Amino acid sequence: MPRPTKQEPERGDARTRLLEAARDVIRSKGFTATTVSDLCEAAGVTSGAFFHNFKSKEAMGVAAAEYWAETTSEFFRAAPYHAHKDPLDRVLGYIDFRGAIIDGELAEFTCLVGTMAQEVYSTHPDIRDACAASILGHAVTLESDIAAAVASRGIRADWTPASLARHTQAVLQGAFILAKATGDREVARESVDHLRRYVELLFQTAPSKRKAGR
Amino acid sequence: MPRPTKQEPERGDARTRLLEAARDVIRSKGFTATTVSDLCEAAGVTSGAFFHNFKSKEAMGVAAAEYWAETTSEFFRAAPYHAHKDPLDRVLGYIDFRGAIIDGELAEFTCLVGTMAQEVYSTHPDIRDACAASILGHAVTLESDIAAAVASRGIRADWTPASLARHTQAVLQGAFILAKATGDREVARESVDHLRRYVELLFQTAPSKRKAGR
DNA sequence: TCGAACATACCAAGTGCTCGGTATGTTCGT
DNA sequence: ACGAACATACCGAGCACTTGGTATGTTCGA
Repeated sequence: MPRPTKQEPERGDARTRLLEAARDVIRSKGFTATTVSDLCEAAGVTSGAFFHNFKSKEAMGVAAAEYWAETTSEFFRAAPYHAHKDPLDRVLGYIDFRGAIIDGELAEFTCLVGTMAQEVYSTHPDIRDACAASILGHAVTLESDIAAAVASRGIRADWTPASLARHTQAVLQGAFILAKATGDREVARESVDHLRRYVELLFQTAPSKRKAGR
Repeated sequence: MPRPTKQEPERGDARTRLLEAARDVIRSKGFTATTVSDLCEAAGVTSGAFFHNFKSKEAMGVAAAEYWAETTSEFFRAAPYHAHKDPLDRVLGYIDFRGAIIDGELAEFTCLVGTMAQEVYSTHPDIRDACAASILGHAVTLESDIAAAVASRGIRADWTPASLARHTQAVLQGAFILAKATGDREVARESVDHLRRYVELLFQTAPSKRKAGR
């Protein structure tokens, strides 16, 4: 459904340029403060092109969340941490990877769908649902590695792999908020470090093997 | 609900009513989507009263963040978890308390300053700074109990009490985002449970030994 | 004690401008 | 020649904010 047009036409497609502009501008200014002409200007198109591709600003927000879900899932699928043999190493590798990509400007590493969901959860239910699908869909991709780690370590957990997967997303979203409030990336990295330590402690059955991270 | 703080005889009632309206409406619609007339209607005053008390909508946002910082700090100071003798029990009691007040409507338990900071961090630096002061000021109140718990348990931590205090706030902010995205309070409580387990694990490490590498 | 002068707190009715959205024109591949 | 993909021009609603006014103190000299 997010591919109304046939194959992949020429690049520089107005719709794609608008979605990329939305990804960048909304992460900086938020959805409501971002005007349609902001996006048209950033994409180099006119408002005619905008309303030709999206029936409303709200519909564009839904499409932007879906575009975000597609591009980020591809991004994480190609990430190197999947190569680890040990499932726990893959989980920790994911967390390390999330910490490593906290770099550059705030609007470059923060999460579009987390930002939008927070802002429009009560005013634009369609956008909220698309954001929830993106966040939870990403969390689900972590569950199998977590479950495999539980099995391989033989630990008895009073938590579910799904809830830990969602918790990782909560920590990241919260870390982004603190980074935005303070203007400091380091506080976000600190929280990711605490998250890594939490996962280490969860899977540390006997105090025997100690792994030096990062 | 938080106490209305002290009485300021010189200040009119309209200002406080507007700040309380801001607290409620902005947590639901966000700062940008909240119009001045939204707030005037909710407070039962006219726009003349609004701009008599605040020189601009942005200035009202700063005042709302400061009002939030005042009322919540009073709210938490009066909370029961401070009664515990053991500092670790106070820390865990704080986390349990945060989990317990996740109840009712989303806009009733989520954080005003976290919402605003996320939305306006780049467009309204004054609001962002007021939000950061509120969040970090609250985090600081946890540091002494955390530090006392580290001392009383005699653990050797490779993290600072300040960073753990900030991490608790990150987890809460992230939990609120997931709750807003999914419309389900339970996912927020799950993350608070994970946070509690993390703190438990941090302080239940083996009595002595455990020489930290690195 | 009184009242003129001033200050505060709020109201009601705008003002100019920006916003999301529309109506219509133009290009172009097929 | 016909529709898809845009561009151009424009609109009405709603926005933050202003203006002018009123009611209620408060001050202070005579």
